Amino acid sequence: MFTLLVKHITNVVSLSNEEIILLTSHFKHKTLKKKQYLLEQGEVARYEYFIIKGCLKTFNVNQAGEESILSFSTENWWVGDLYSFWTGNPSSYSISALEDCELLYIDNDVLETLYLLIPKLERYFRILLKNAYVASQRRIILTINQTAEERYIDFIKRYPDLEQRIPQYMVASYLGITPEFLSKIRRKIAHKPVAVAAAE
Amino acid sequence: MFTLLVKHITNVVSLSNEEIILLTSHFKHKTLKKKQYLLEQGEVARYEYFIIKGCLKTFNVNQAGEESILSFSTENWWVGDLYSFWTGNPSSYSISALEDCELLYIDNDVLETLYLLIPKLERYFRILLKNAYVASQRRIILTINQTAEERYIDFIKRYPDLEQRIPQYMVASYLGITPEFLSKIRRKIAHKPVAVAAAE
DNA sequence: CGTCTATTTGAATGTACTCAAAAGCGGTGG
DNA sequence: CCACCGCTTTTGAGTACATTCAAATAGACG
Repeated sequence: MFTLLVKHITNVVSLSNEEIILLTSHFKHKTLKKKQYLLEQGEVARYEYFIIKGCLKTFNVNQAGEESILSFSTENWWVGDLYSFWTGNPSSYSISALEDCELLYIDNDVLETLYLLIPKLERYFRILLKNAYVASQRRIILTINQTAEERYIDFIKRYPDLEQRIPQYMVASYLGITPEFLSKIRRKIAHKPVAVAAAE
Repeated sequence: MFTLLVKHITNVVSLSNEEIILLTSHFKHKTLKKKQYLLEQGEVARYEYFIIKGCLKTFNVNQAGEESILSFSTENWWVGDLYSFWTGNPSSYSISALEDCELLYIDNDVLETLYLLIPKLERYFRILLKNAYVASQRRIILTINQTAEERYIDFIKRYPDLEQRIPQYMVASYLGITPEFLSKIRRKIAHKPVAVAAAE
Protein backbone atom coordinates (compact mmCIF):
# COMPACT_ATOMS: atom_id res chain seq x y z
CA MET A 1 0.00 0.00 0.00
CA PHE A 2 2.82 2.38 0.83
CA THR A 3 5.11 1.30 -1.98
CA LEU A 4 4.48 4.24 -4.30
CA LEU A 5 4.64 6.78 -1.50
CA VAL A 6 7.88 5.49 -0.01
CA LYS A 7 9.45 5.25 -3.44
CA HIS A 8 8.46 8.79 -4.20
CA ILE A 9 10.00 10.11 -1.00
CA THR A 10 13.20 8.06 -1.08
CA ASN A 11 13.80 9.19 -4.64
CA VAL A 12 14.42 12.62 -3.16
CA VAL A 13 15.82 11.99 0.33
CA SER A 14 17.24 8.82 1.88
CA LEU A 15 15.37 7.49 4.90
CA SER A 16 16.27 4.71 7.33
CA ASN A 17 13.89 1.77 7.80
CA GLU A 18 12.93 3.13 11.21
CA GLU A 19 12.05 6.49 9.72
CA ILE A 20 9.99 4.84 6.98
CA ILE A 21 8.06 2.82 9.55
CA LEU A 22 7.49 5.88 11.73
CA LEU A 23 6.37 7.91 8.77
CA THR A 24 4.00 5.42 7.19
CA SER A 25 2.39 4.65 10.55
CA HIS A 26 0.80 8.09 10.43
CA PHE A 27 -0.86 7.71 7.06
CA LYS A 28 -4.40 6.55 6.53
CA HIS A 29 -6.00 5.07 3.45
CA LYS A 30 -9.03 6.47 1.72
CA THR A 31 -11.04 5.71 -1.39
CA LEU A 32 -13.11 8.26 -3.21
CA LYS A 33 -15.77 7.70 -5.84
CA LYS A 34 -15.96 9.82 -8.96
CA LYS A 35 -17.48 13.26 -8.23
CA GLN A 36 -16.94 13.00 -4.47
CA TYR A 37 -15.20 15.89 -2.71
CA LEU A 38 -11.94 15.83 -0.78
CA LEU A 39 -12.22 19.44 0.28
CA GLU A 40 -14.91 22.06 -0.14
CA GLN A 41 -14.25 25.72 -0.62
CA GLY A 42 -14.71 27.43 2.76
CA GLU A 43 -13.49 24.48 4.82
CA VAL A 44 -10.16 24.55 6.61
CA ALA A 45 -7.76 22.05 5.07
CA ARG A 46 -6.49 19.49 7.57
CA TYR A 47 -4.83 16.86 5.41
CA GLU A 48 -2.34 16.37 2.64
CA TYR A 49 -3.18 13.55 0.24
CA PHE A 50 -0.90 11.35 -1.83
CA ILE A 51 -2.58 9.84 -4.87
CA ILE A 52 -2.08 6.10 -5.42
CA LYS A 53 -4.68 5.84 -8.13
CA GLY A 54 -7.12 8.16 -9.85
CA CYS A 55 -7.36 11.76 -10.88
CA LEU A 56 -8.65 14.89 -9.14
CA LYS A 57 -9.19 18.55 -9.87
CA THR A 58 -8.52 21.56 -7.65
CA PHE A 59 -10.80 24.45 -8.52
CA ASN A 60 -12.19 27.77 -7.42
CA VAL A 61 -15.75 28.98 -7.83
CA ASN A 62 -16.03 32.77 -7.90
CA GLN A 63 -18.91 35.02 -6.80
CA ALA A 64 -20.48 34.74 -10.24
CA GLY A 65 -20.55 30.94 -9.87
CA GLU A 66 -17.92 30.39 -12.55
CA GLU A 67 -15.54 27.50 -11.98
CA SER A 68 -11.81 27.84 -12.70
CA ILE A 69 -9.66 24.75 -12.57
CA LEU A 70 -6.33 25.46 -10.95
CA SER A 71 -4.83 22.02 -11.42
CA PHE A 72 -5.33 18.35 -12.19
CA SER A 73 -3.57 15.80 -9.99
CA THR A 74 -2.90 12.14 -10.73
CA GLU A 75 -0.93 9.14 -9.48
CA ASN A 76 2.24 9.95 -7.56
CA TRP A 77 1.30 13.54 -6.78
CA TRP A 78 0.26 15.28 -3.63
CA VAL A 79 -2.94 17.22 -3.39
CA GLY A 80 -4.25 19.55 -0.70
CA ASP A 81 -4.49 23.24 0.09
CA LEU A 82 -1.26 24.39 1.71
CA TYR A 83 -2.50 27.92 2.10
CA SER A 84 -5.55 26.94 4.07
CA PHE A 85 -3.60 24.72 6.39
CA TRP A 86 -0.82 27.18 6.93
CA THR A 87 -2.99 30.19 7.71
CA GLY A 88 -5.88 28.31 9.25
CA ASN A 89 -8.09 30.28 6.88
CA PRO A 90 -10.95 28.67 4.97
CA SER A 91 -9.77 27.27 1.68
CA SER A 92 -10.34 29.18 -1.57
CA TYR A 93 -10.42 25.91 -3.43
CA SER A 94 -12.45 22.75 -3.70
CA ILE A 95 -10.97 19.40 -4.61
CA SER A 96 -13.03 16.64 -6.19
CA ALA A 97 -12.49 13.29 -7.89
CA LEU A 98 -12.66 12.98 -11.68
CA GLU A 99 -12.32 9.18 -11.39
CA ASP A 100 -12.57 6.67 -8.57
CA CYS A 101 -9.51 7.37 -6.42
CA GLU A 102 -7.28 5.67 -3.92
CA LEU A 103 -5.41 7.98 -1.57
CA LEU A 104 -3.08 8.06 1.40
CA TYR A 105 -3.45 11.00 3.69
CA ILE A 106 -1.80 12.54 6.71
CA ASP A 107 -2.93 15.15 9.19
CA ASN A 108 -1.09 18.39 8.57
CA ASP A 109 -0.45 18.96 12.29
CA VAL A 110 1.04 15.47 12.59
CA LEU A 111 3.19 16.25 9.58
CA GLU A 112 4.54 19.38 11.27
CA THR A 113 5.58 17.37 14.32
CA LEU A 114 7.14 14.70 12.11
CA TYR A 115 9.42 17.35 10.62
CA LEU A 116 11.09 17.56 14.02
CA LEU A 117 11.63 13.80 14.23
CA ILE A 118 12.61 13.38 10.58
CA PRO A 119 14.27 16.60 9.41
CA LYS A 120 14.81 15.13 5.95
CA LEU A 121 11.08 15.17 5.52
CA GLU A 122 11.12 18.92 5.71
CA ARG A 123 13.68 18.84 2.92
CA TYR A 124 11.49 16.53 0.84
CA PHE A 125 8.52 18.86 1.07
CA ARG A 126 10.62 21.95 0.52
CA ILE A 127 11.87 20.39 -2.70
CA LEU A 128 8.38 19.36 -3.84
CA LEU A 129 7.16 22.81 -3.09
CA LYS A 130 10.01 24.32 -5.06
CA ASN A 131 9.07 22.20 -8.08
CA ALA A 132 5.43 23.13 -7.77
CA TYR A 133 6.34 26.78 -7.45
CA VAL A 134 8.57 26.67 -10.50
CA ALA A 135 5.82 25.01 -12.52
CA SER A 136 3.32 27.66 -11.51
CA GLN A 137 5.76 30.44 -12.45
CA ARG A 138 6.06 28.84 -15.84
CA ARG A 139 2.31 28.69 -16.18
CA ILE A 140 1.96 32.38 -15.35
CA ILE A 141 4.41 33.33 -18.10
CA LEU A 142 2.57 31.03 -20.48
CA THR A 143 -0.82 32.47 -19.58
CA ILE A 144 0.14 36.12 -19.86
CA ASN A 145 1.98 36.01 -23.14
CA GLN A 146 0.65 33.13 -25.20
CA THR A 147 -2.64 32.79 -27.04
CA ALA A 148 -5.18 30.13 -26.07
CA GLU A 149 -4.12 28.02 -29.06
CA GLU A 150 -0.47 28.06 -27.99
CA ARG A 151 -1.43 27.21 -24.42
CA TYR A 152 -3.56 24.29 -25.57
CA ILE A 153 -0.75 22.89 -27.72
CA ASP A 154 1.59 23.23 -24.76
CA PHE A 155 -0.93 21.42 -22.56
CA ILE A 156 -1.35 18.38 -24.81
CA LYS A 157 2.40 18.11 -25.29
CA ARG A 158 3.07 18.41 -21.56
CA TYR A 159 0.25 16.17 -20.35
CA PRO A 160 -0.63 13.83 -23.25
CA ASP A 161 -2.13 11.31 -20.81
CA LEU A 162 -4.38 13.86 -19.10
CA GLU A 163 -5.78 14.92 -22.46
CA GLN A 164 -7.24 11.40 -22.71
CA ARG A 165 -8.62 11.18 -19.18
CA ILE A 166 -10.25 14.56 -18.81
CA PRO A 167 -13.37 15.95 -20.50
CA GLN A 168 -12.69 18.78 -22.87
CA TYR A 169 -14.73 21.40 -21.05
CA MET A 170 -12.50 20.93 -18.01
CA VAL A 171 -9.38 21.39 -20.08
CA ALA A 172 -10.99 24.62 -21.32
CA SER A 173 -11.55 25.74 -17.75
CA TYR A 174 -7.92 24.95 -16.88
CA LEU A 175 -6.74 26.98 -19.88
CA GLY A 176 -9.02 29.86 -18.96
CA ILE A 177 -11.17 29.72 -22.09
CA THR A 178 -14.73 28.67 -22.95
CA PRO A 179 -15.48 25.10 -24.09
CA GLU A 180 -16.85 26.49 -27.35
CA PHE A 181 -13.63 28.25 -28.11
CA LEU A 182 -11.53 25.19 -27.29
CA SER A 183 -13.66 23.22 -29.73
CA LYS A 184 -12.86 25.78 -32.41
CA ILE A 185 -9.16 25.65 -31.62
CA ARG A 186 -9.22 21.86 -31.99
CA ARG A 187 -10.94 22.07 -35.34
CA LYS A 188 -8.35 24.57 -36.53
CA ILE A 189 -5.42 22.46 -35.33
CA ALA A 190 -6.87 19.28 -36.87
CA HIS A 191 -6.52 20.90 -40.29
CA LYS A 192 -2.79 21.43 -39.79
CA PRO A 193 -1.70 18.61 -37.48
CA VAL A 194 1.92 19.25 -38.46
CA ALA A 195 1.99 22.31 -36.24
CA VAL A 196 1.72 20.24 -33.09
CA ALA A 197 4.61 17.97 -34.02
CA ALA A 198 6.68 20.85 -35.37
CA ALA A 199 6.33 22.67 -32.07
CA GLU A 200 8.57 20.05 -30.41
CA MET B 1 23.39 45.97 7.82
CA PHE B 2 21.79 42.65 8.76
CA THR B 3 18.98 44.13 10.86
CA LEU B 4 16.22 43.74 8.29
CA LEU B 5 17.31 40.27 7.26
CA VAL B 6 17.58 38.93 10.81
CA LYS B 7 14.27 40.48 11.73
CA HIS B 8 12.62 38.89 8.72
CA ILE B 9 13.93 35.44 9.59
CA THR B 10 13.29 35.58 13.34
CA ASN B 11 9.72 36.68 12.64
CA VAL B 12 9.21 33.18 11.29
CA VAL B 13 11.60 30.94 13.25
CA SER B 14 13.48 31.63 16.47
CA LEU B 15 17.28 31.51 16.20
CA SER B 16 19.96 31.61 18.89
CA ASN B 17 22.59 34.32 18.83
CA GLU B 18 25.17 31.77 17.71
CA GLU B 19 22.99 30.71 14.83
CA ILE B 20 22.43 34.32 13.81
CA ILE B 21 26.17 34.99 13.83
CA LEU B 22 26.88 31.83 11.85
CA LEU B 23 24.20 32.65 9.35
CA THR B 24 25.04 36.30 8.75
CA SER B 25 28.73 35.50 8.41
CA HIS B 26 27.92 33.85 5.07
CA PHE B 27 26.16 36.80 3.52
CA LYS B 28 27.81 39.40 1.34
CA HIS B 29 26.71 42.90 0.56
CA LYS B 30 26.12 44.24 -2.91
CA THR B 31 24.88 47.45 -4.48
CA LEU B 32 23.31 47.64 -7.89
CA LYS B 33 22.63 50.69 -10.00
CA LYS B 34 19.36 51.15 -11.86
CA LYS B 35 19.22 49.02 -15.02
CA GLN B 36 22.04 46.71 -13.94
CA TYR B 37 21.47 42.97 -14.04
CA LEU B 38 21.54 40.52 -11.16
CA LEU B 39 21.01 37.50 -13.41
CA GLU B 40 20.80 37.09 -17.16
CA GLN B 41 18.59 34.56 -18.89
CA GLY B 42 20.78 31.59 -19.82
CA GLU B 43 23.09 31.88 -16.81
CA VAL B 44 22.98 29.38 -13.97
CA ALA B 45 21.73 31.02 -10.78
CA ARG B 46 24.21 30.75 -7.90
CA TYR B 47 22.84 33.15 -5.30
CA GLU B 48 19.74 34.09 -3.42
CA TYR B 49 19.38 37.81 -2.72
CA PHE B 50 17.64 39.60 0.11
CA ILE B 51 16.60 43.16 -0.73
CA ILE B 52 17.49 45.83 1.83
CA LYS B 53 16.63 48.72 -0.43
CA GLY B 54 15.39 49.15 -3.98
CA CYS B 55 13.21 47.40 -6.47
CA LEU B 56 13.87 44.74 -9.13
CA LYS B 57 12.01 42.89 -11.85
CA THR B 58 12.21 39.23 -12.82
CA PHE B 59 11.33 38.73 -16.46
CA ASN B 60 11.46 36.37 -19.41
CA VAL B 61 12.22 37.26 -23.00
CA ASN B 62 10.71 34.85 -25.51
CA GLN B 63 11.94 33.83 -28.96
CA ALA B 64 10.05 36.73 -30.51
CA GLY B 65 11.94 39.13 -28.24
CA GLU B 66 8.87 40.02 -26.18
CA GLU B 67 9.46 40.66 -22.50
CA SER B 68 7.07 39.30 -19.84
CA ILE B 69 7.50 40.45 -16.28
CA LEU B 70 6.99 37.62 -13.84
CA SER B 71 7.38 39.63 -10.66
CA PHE B 72 8.53 42.80 -8.99
CA SER B 73 10.55 42.53 -5.77
CA THR B 74 11.17 45.19 -3.15
CA GLU B 75 12.52 45.67 0.37
CA ASN B 76 12.26 42.65 2.68
CA TRP B 77 11.83 40.15 -0.11
CA TRP B 78 14.06 37.50 -1.56
CA VAL B 79 14.87 37.36 -5.21
CA GLY B 80 16.61 34.70 -7.29
CA ASP B 81 15.83 31.79 -9.58
CA LEU B 82 15.19 28.71 -7.47
CA TYR B 83 14.60 26.55 -10.51
CA SER B 84 17.92 27.33 -12.08
CA PHE B 85 19.81 26.67 -8.88
CA TRP B 86 17.97 23.52 -8.06
CA THR B 87 18.32 21.87 -11.46
CA GLY B 88 21.60 23.46 -12.45
CA ASN B 89 19.90 24.42 -15.70
CA PRO B 90 20.34 27.85 -17.26
CA SER B 91 17.77 30.27 -15.95
CA SER B 92 14.67 31.14 -17.98
CA TYR B 93 14.58 34.53 -16.34
CA SER B 94 16.61 37.70 -16.11
CA ILE B 95 16.61 39.93 -13.05
CA SER B 96 17.43 43.62 -13.24
CA ALA B 97 17.23 46.71 -11.04
CA LEU B 98 14.44 49.25 -11.50
CA GLU B 99 16.07 51.53 -8.92
CA ASP B 100 19.47 51.68 -7.23
CA CYS B 101 19.51 48.66 -4.93
CA GLU B 102 21.19 47.42 -1.81
CA LEU B 103 21.26 43.66 -1.39
CA LEU B 104 22.53 40.86 0.80
CA TYR B 105 23.28 37.62 -0.94
CA ILE B 106 24.31 34.09 -0.15
CA ASP B 107 25.71 31.30 -2.26
CA ASN B 108 23.05 28.68 -2.83
CA ASP B 109 25.46 25.81 -2.16
CA VAL B 110 26.48 27.39 1.14
CA LEU B 111 22.82 27.76 1.98
CA GLU B 112 22.25 24.05 1.40
CA THR B 113 25.04 23.17 3.85
CA LEU B 114 23.69 25.68 6.38
CA TYR B 115 20.40 23.81 6.39
CA LEU B 116 22.24 20.94 8.04
CA LEU B 117 23.72 23.18 10.75
CA ILE B 118 20.57 25.25 11.29
CA PRO B 119 17.57 23.03 10.51
CA LYS B 120 15.19 25.87 11.34
CA LEU B 121 16.52 27.66 8.31
CA GLU B 122 15.07 24.95 6.15
CA ARG B 123 11.74 25.61 7.82
CA TYR B 124 12.05 29.34 7.19
CA PHE B 125 12.60 28.84 3.48
CA ARG B 126 9.93 26.18 3.23
CA ILE B 127 7.46 28.65 4.68
CA LEU B 128 8.58 31.48 2.40
CA LEU B 129 8.28 29.16 -0.54
CA LYS B 130 4.81 28.13 0.55
CA ASN B 131 3.72 31.76 0.66
CA ALA B 132 5.24 32.45 -2.72
CA TYR B 133 3.54 29.37 -4.16
CA VAL B 134 0.18 30.33 -2.73
CA ALA B 135 0.51 33.83 -4.19
CA SER B 136 1.34 32.44 -7.61
CA GLN B 137 -1.66 30.07 -7.48
CA ARG B 138 -3.81 33.06 -6.73
CA ARG B 139 -2.35 34.94 -9.66
CA ILE B 140 -3.07 32.05 -12.02
CA ILE B 141 -6.73 32.03 -11.03
CA LEU B 142 -6.84 35.79 -11.42
CA THR B 143 -5.23 35.68 -14.84
CA ILE B 144 -7.39 32.94 -16.29
CA ASN B 145 -10.77 34.22 -15.19
CA GLN B 146 -10.61 37.97 -14.83
CA THR B 147 -10.45 40.67 -17.48
CA ALA B 148 -7.45 42.99 -17.76
CA GLU B 149 -9.40 45.76 -16.04
CA GLU B 150 -10.20 43.59 -13.04
CA ARG B 151 -6.60 42.42 -12.83
CA TYR B 152 -5.34 46.00 -12.91
CA ILE B 153 -7.70 47.07 -10.13
CA ASP B 154 -6.56 44.09 -8.10
CA PHE B 155 -2.94 45.05 -8.71
CA ILE B 156 -3.25 48.66 -7.52
CA LYS B 157 -5.20 47.58 -4.45
CA ARG B 158 -2.68 44.86 -3.60
CA TYR B 159 0.48 46.85 -4.34
CA PRO B 160 -0.45 50.53 -4.01
CA ASP B 161 3.20 51.43 -3.36
CA LEU B 162 4.49 49.61 -6.45
CA GLU B 163 2.04 51.47 -8.65
CA GLN B 164 3.96 54.65 -7.72
CA ARG B 165 7.45 53.27 -8.21
CA ILE B 166 7.07 51.40 -11.47
CA PRO B 167 6.54 52.75 -14.99
CA GLN B 168 3.19 51.95 -16.48
CA TYR B 169 4.45 49.92 -19.42
CA MET B 170 6.06 47.49 -16.98
CA VAL B 171 2.82 47.12 -15.06
CA ALA B 172 1.22 46.33 -18.42
CA SER B 173 3.82 43.65 -19.07
CA TYR B 174 3.20 42.17 -15.61
CA LEU B 175 -0.53 42.08 -16.29
CA GLY B 176 0.00 40.51 -19.70
CA ILE B 177 -1.46 43.38 -21.74
CA THR B 178 -0.11 46.11 -24.02
CA PRO B 179 0.82 49.54 -22.62
CA GLU B 180 -1.73 51.13 -24.95
CA PHE B 181 -4.53 49.03 -23.56
CA LEU B 182 -3.52 49.76 -19.96
CA SER B 183 -3.66 53.44 -20.78
CA LYS B 184 -7.22 52.98 -22.04
CA ILE B 185 -8.19 51.05 -18.92
CA ARG B 186 -6.86 53.86 -16.75
CA ARG B 187 -8.83 56.46 -18.67
CA LYS B 188 -11.97 54.38 -18.27
CA ILE B 189 -11.46 53.89 -14.53
CA ALA B 190 -10.66 57.58 -13.99
CA HIS B 191 -14.21 58.39 -15.10
CA LYS B 192 -15.68 56.17 -12.43
CA PRO B 193 -13.17 56.22 -9.55
CA VAL B 194 -15.84 54.85 -7.23
CA ALA B 195 -15.38 51.40 -8.73
CA VAL B 196 -11.91 51.03 -7.26
CA ALA B 197 -12.98 51.93 -3.74
CA ALA B 198 -16.18 49.91 -4.00
CA ALA B 199 -14.17 46.81 -4.90
CA GLU B 200 -12.76 46.72 -1.34
C1' DC C 1 15.77 74.18 -24.73
C1' DG C 2 16.15 69.84 -27.19
C1' DT C 3 16.20 64.94 -27.03
C1' DC C 4 14.74 60.68 -25.58
C1' DT C 5 11.45 57.88 -23.48
C1' DA C 6 6.82 57.08 -21.71
C1' DT C 7 1.97 57.76 -22.20
C1' DT C 8 -2.21 58.78 -24.70
C1' DT C 9 -5.38 58.62 -28.65
C1' DG C 10 -7.76 56.68 -32.60
C1' DA C 11 -8.81 53.48 -36.40
C1' DA C 12 -8.64 48.95 -38.05
C1' DT C 13 -8.06 44.16 -36.93
C1' DG C 14 -7.81 39.90 -34.48
C1' DT C 15 -8.82 37.05 -30.51
C1' DA C 16 -12.07 35.16 -27.48
C1' DC C 17 -16.90 35.27 -25.50
C1' DT C 18 -22.09 34.89 -25.41
C1' DC C 19 -26.09 32.94 -26.78
C1' DA C 20 -28.77 29.72 -29.25
C1' DA C 21 -29.16 25.61 -31.50
C1' DA C 22 -27.75 21.25 -33.46
C1' DA C 23 -25.17 17.05 -33.39
C1' DG C 24 -22.79 13.26 -30.95
C1' DC C 25 -22.54 9.83 -27.41
C1' DG C 26 -23.14 6.88 -23.46
C1' DG C 27 -26.18 4.96 -20.48
C1' DT C 28 -30.83 3.07 -19.02
C1' DG C 29 -35.23 1.24 -19.34
C1' DG C 30 -38.98 -0.50 -22.04
C1' DC D 1 -32.42 -3.72 -29.65
C1' DC D 2 -34.07 0.62 -30.00
C1' DA D 3 -35.77 4.98 -28.00
C1' DC D 4 -35.05 8.35 -25.01
C1' DC D 5 -32.55 11.16 -21.69
C1' DG D 6 -28.86 13.91 -20.03
C1' DC D 7 -24.51 15.57 -20.80
C1' DT D 8 -20.56 16.93 -23.85
C1' DT D 9 -19.01 18.76 -28.06
C1' DT D 10 -19.64 21.34 -32.29
C1' DT D 11 -21.31 25.19 -35.23
C1' DG D 12 -22.58 29.83 -36.38
C1' DA D 13 -23.83 34.69 -35.81
C1' DG D 14 -23.19 38.71 -33.29
C1' DT D 15 -20.50 41.18 -29.75
C1' DA D 16 -16.92 42.48 -26.46
C1' DC D 17 -12.23 42.50 -25.19
C1' DA D 18 -7.57 43.34 -26.42
C1' DT D 19 -3.91 44.14 -30.04
C1' DT D 20 -1.45 46.48 -33.82
C1' DC D 21 0.10 50.35 -36.04
C1' DA D 22 0.70 55.17 -36.56
C1' DA D 23 0.78 59.52 -34.72
C1' DA D 24 0.27 63.06 -31.20
C1' DT D 25 1.31 64.56 -26.29
C1' DA D 26 3.50 64.64 -22.11
C1' DG D 27 7.50 64.12 -18.92
C1' DA D 28 12.27 63.51 -17.49
C1' DC D 29 16.82 64.74 -17.83
C1' DG D 30 21.09 66.67 -19.44
